[in-house]
Order: sequence, then C-alpha cells, then structure tokens
Amino acid sequence: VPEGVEVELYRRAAATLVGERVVAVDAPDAWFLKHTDAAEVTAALVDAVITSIDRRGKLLLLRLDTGVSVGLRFGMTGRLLVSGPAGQVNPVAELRYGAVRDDATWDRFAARTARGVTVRVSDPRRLGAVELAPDEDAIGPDFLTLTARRLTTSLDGTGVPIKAALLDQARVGGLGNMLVDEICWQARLDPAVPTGRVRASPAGVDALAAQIRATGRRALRRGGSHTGELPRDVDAPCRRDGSVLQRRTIGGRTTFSCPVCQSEQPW
DNA sequence: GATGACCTGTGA
DNA sequence: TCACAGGTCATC
Repeated sequence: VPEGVEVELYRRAAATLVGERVVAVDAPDAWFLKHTDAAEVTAALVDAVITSIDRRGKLLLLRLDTGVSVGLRFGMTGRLLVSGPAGQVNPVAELRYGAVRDDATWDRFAARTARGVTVRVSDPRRLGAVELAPDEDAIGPDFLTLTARRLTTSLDGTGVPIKAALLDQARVGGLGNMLVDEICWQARLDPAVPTGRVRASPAGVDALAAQIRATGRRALRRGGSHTGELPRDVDAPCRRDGSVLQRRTIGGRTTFSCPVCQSEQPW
C-alpha cells in the first residue's frame, strides 16, 4: 500500500525527470482525473519542463516551468513506474504490496519526455488520482521531519483515538494504516487512547514524534511500509511478549495491537 | 466524530 | 461466491 514511504521512493525514482520537457501525455481514464479532464491536463503538461518533483505526505507533485503543479495520488494500489529510453523499468516497480503484475489495462496516466523517459501511474483499483494545482496546504507536517512542537499542534484537543488523529492527513502528512499500527507498537502505545491523553504529556508527544520519524525512516530503508515488526495476522504472536495480537477497528480501519505491552500509558 | 461509498483484485 | 483490503471524501 502506498503510504508516504512508498511515495518518497516514487519521488526519488522520478527525480530523473527533472529538467525534462514533456512531449506526450496519455490520460485514458477520465474517472482518475479530479477537477480536470484529459485535454486540460495534456495542455498543462505538453511542452512544459519539469523543474522539480516534490512530495507532500502521500501527494507527489510534478512542478512545471509554467508555474503549474500536477499532483499524483496513489490511493491504495497505485504505483509509479519510471522507464528510460532503453525500456528498463525502475526498481520501484519491484515493490511488494498487493498486485505485482503490470497489466496495461491498469494504466491511468502517463507522460513521456523528449529524451524518451516515461512516467506512468498504474492503479488497478482506481482510488488514486491526478489533479492540477492540488491544495498542498491541506496536508499537515511531514512524517519524516515531524517535530514534537508541530505534533503538539496537530494533536489539539479531541477525544479521537490517537490512531485516527495520526491517519488524518491534515494533522500529519504521509502516515497510512500499516505504518500507524507499527508506530503505536514501537511506542508501546494503545492506538485507541484518546488524543488528548497523549497531548497532555510533553514527554509522550516528544517520544511519539521521535518514533514517527524513526519508524518512517526504518520503513524507507527497508523498502516499504509493510516491513514493520508488528505482524498483521490474526492470532499472530507479539514479537515482544508473545501475546496473541488483538484485532479491532479504530478510526474505521483494521487495527492490530498487542493487548499486553500496548495496554498501559508508557509515559 | 463516526460511518459508508468509492473501486476491484485477491484469497478463502 | 463473497468478504476483505484501505486512502479519501461525502454524509450522517
């Protein structure tokens, strides 16, 4: 599943596109284009030069010399594939999650540059999106550089479970279901604990911010948000104490946690 | 603030 | 055959 970790890997893979002029666009799936259509997105890209490629949370941004930015979202199953003139596919294509096949009917969006580099979004489930000039300010501080100070602001006074707060892209950008479960497990924090209780402890906010950064960096190093130590299996034992993991729905998402080592406030 | 819809491949 | 996966958004 493409969380911020995967999108960061996509960004690095796509860095080869910087400085390239776009010569062709293929946008065969109108449903995938949000607040725009194939003609408009083609007009925005063709003849423009890609000046930089940025990431805000799970949003990938192709910035153009025209001042326009094209936002790519990957939903649950979207992948970014970059291929050079020789046709080789970028290693990002090897990432393991969900479907690993590369079916041409899943192609939702593609752009080709003058030198023959192609960037392509493949998404079987069609939950991703392409958007012109997306609202970048709607995304909170990034999970890889999150400070305790900014996390404190993001956790302002509510009783929502801490997991739901961390999944809220307006509060923290880039975290998805799997990474949040892993972060809570690493922090020995019950994902159901009210956000206000975490915020009330400066030491807790500090530790949580550090854990978010550390877990994010580790997942990045290991190549994906699915590489954590917390098993996502029914009846799987906790790696720390061997307890049978608990499976619940929190924040509308399937949640795994250890009923023993994550049951008490660690701070 | 919680819930369901969106979408469709996957595996039981 | 059908529940299930989960990022995002609309609606309750």
